[in-house]
Amino acid sequence: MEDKEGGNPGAEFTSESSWTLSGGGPDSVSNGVNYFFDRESTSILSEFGWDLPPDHADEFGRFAELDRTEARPELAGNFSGSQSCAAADDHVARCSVSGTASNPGGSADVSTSNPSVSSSSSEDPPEKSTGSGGKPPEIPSKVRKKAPKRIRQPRFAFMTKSEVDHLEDGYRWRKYGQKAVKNSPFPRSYHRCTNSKCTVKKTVERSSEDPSIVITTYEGQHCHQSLAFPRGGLISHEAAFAGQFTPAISQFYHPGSQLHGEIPPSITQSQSHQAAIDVGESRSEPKPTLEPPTDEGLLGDIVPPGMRNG
DNA sequence: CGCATTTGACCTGCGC
DNA sequence: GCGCAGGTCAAATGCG
Repeated sequence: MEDKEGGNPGAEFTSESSWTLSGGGPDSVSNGVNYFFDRESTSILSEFGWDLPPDHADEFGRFAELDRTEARPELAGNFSGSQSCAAADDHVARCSVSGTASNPGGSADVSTSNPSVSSSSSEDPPEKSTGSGGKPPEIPSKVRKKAPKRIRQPRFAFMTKSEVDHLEDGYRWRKYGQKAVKNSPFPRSYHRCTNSKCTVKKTVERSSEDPSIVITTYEGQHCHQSLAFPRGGLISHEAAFAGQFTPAISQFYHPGSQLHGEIPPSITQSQSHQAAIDVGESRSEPKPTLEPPTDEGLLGDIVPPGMRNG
């Protein structure tokens, strides 16, 4: 109802399995994710032409990126040993989360370095279906329908400094569960996009290390448009990352090496703010090479033209 | 009345 | 094989 169908059919993920990250610290998000966020809050969004509500601007003033170390060894080394939400330097704090790689063997990822390979994962049978998806239930009382095998889609996490748990991202979500998280006083809530055709899910939880940080993890890609666009001031850039621009993120950071090195100066130093995290890599990454960001910079990669100011 | 949230039960994968 | 933790389902409940 609220959504318009046919958002961006062009890019879609199918079955990406896993997040493989080694070196993460223990924290809320599982599956291996590394978060990096700039502690200086500026308006990267406005820089990109996003009109963010004043009150949200601060909330989203952190930028983070997460990647799979597996795909980027150089980063892995850089991340290893990091604890969740620990300040790494003047500007950047980092959080790493250890995770369970769905592919113990190792390489489910592919990403930056080998785009072509990544696609393979889509065809592979979903390795691990967390949740419900396996054998037929013989539940006496509650009748549970068993979904086929759940396909793990790419996930992206955002770390946002905010007092409110549920940040407006332009989409409508229905909460379908909540669970206490081990080693964390804060519960994790599970949400699903209200659009019946959309399979995007997201989990929201607070960092046990820093309660002021909300970790939002998106899984999947919206098959429709958000309720509002950034320039309208209603949506947060989160929406943009929420499954729509994922592949671009890693690409953007791609050059490999240290995170800092990858972030354009304009962003790295004082403008990066939000926390975007690419977790699952997207096999859909079309470009084998990373061209230096154009003047559009990050926005050009992650924000579709239609979502920009212009 | 319809939809969203709450909440306990259930399922699955993983580690020991 | 067992227990734990994460993730999901669905009935119950609340709210507009």
